[in-house]
Amino acid sequence: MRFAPSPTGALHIGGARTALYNWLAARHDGGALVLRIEDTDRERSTTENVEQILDAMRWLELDWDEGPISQAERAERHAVALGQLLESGAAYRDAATAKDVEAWKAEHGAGRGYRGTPSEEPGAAVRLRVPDAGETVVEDLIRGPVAFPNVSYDDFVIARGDGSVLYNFAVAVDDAEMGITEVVRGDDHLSNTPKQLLVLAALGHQPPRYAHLPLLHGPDGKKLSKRHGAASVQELRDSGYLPAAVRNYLALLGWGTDDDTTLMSTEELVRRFEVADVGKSAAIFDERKLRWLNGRFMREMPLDAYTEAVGRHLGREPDEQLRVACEIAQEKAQTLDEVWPLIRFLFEAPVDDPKAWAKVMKGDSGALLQAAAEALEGVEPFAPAQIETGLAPLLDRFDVKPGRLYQPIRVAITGSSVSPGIFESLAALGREQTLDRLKMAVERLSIGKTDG
RNA sequence: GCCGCUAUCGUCUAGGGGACUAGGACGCCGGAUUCUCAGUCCGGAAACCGGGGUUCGAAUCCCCGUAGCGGUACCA
Repeated sequence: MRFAPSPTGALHIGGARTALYNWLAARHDGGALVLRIEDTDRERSTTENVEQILDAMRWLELDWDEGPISQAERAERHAVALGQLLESGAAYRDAATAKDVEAWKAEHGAGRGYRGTPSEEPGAAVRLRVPDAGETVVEDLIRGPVAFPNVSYDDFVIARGDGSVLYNFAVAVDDAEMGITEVVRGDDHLSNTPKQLLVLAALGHQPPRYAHLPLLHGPDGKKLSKRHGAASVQELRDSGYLPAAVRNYLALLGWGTDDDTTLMSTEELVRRFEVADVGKSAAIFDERKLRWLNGRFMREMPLDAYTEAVGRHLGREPDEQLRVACEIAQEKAQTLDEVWPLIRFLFEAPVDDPKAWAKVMKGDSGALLQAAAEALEGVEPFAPAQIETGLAPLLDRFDVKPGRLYQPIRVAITGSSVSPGIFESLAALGREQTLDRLKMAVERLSIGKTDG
């Protein structure tokens, strides 16, 4: 099998899914996966673009058995195959330009493919002879047989005037010579396939089996692009998604199990994946479901792995302090991005959120916080259960609902009205910091009172 | 224009002639969990593109239409 992206920039989600399906199929069947870079278009094929693809593959943890192979570096092999076709008469040189072809079509009707005339002119492009009669049938693993009338295809160009070959020719030659037996690629290649089949036949090669995956669209039903949010693998990474969750989600986009299983480890994906089971219709990328899936994976991670992932995402050492922070945040975050706002109070001073302050700091809040600080002073050990036991009596003493006590404490120590569980948060912060922040809040409240 | 693909809840899908008063998941709405948010649990609303056939019977098969998408480059 092969994954053969063209290096046009960051690897898109559609490309990532194609890579994943190839990888799953190869691992499922014990096949080998070749990574081939389709870089015959020199202008777009920069080393940075190639590196982006490799980077995305590595992050997704999709490995390959051969390559990366540069298609451009196989130019000699392409030249040999081209010579063979010229020799046999299956291909010929034609001086016609794009304009000439257009004119020819205007004359012969839109339903007829262009047929050229051999020319000795230097710089003439090489075209493949396409028969007028009959049809070329693609035996697609997903769609079944798809027939294309030969007459609707031009004698298409397989090599430029300078001898460099074009995509549909290079792909056919490479797939055959690399021993690719199963080509899994996007649906946008379906109508290219007859051309490749024609090249293969002219060369006397046995064609591989093809499977064309339905395309991926954005939430608006249009083809996926940058304006659809996280549309590339690197954007997914930056948004704080886990590779395993992305693999699971992407696998489900266009493929499903017959028993409604949604959450699957990569091992299970490999075990159950069949290319033939892939659906036929285009799917829309829905980030909300990815978020949910990601949250499931995040919560199921062992704490050490979780701490390491968070550390890598934040660019922090996965030390004991971060580990403690992760422990209280793990059940609440759906993405790696959501962790920091929950734990930042453990690393920095409380954030300044006037809205939160105004909302919970009223009436007897000052007295409540003062009493809380006093109660906390004697709590031993300074752990969640003991903290709760120490604070609970205040509820009766002041005759208030839990929210009236805990929300001011939360805002006092984190600055925000949203945080992990209050007892866990205080324990993680430590007695000293907790008391400091409580006292600062009491002070701030009393100053406010004098002013008002 | 021409060639081709596709069409089940808002989204991802199950379904391959009777098991369908169409199942699951995300999202949404309501309730519970008497510290926020999140999570979790429970409940709910929500779909077979339209029209013809075939058949005793069609979401499932065929045809037409419509819509969306892809291809139609000396791009990949």
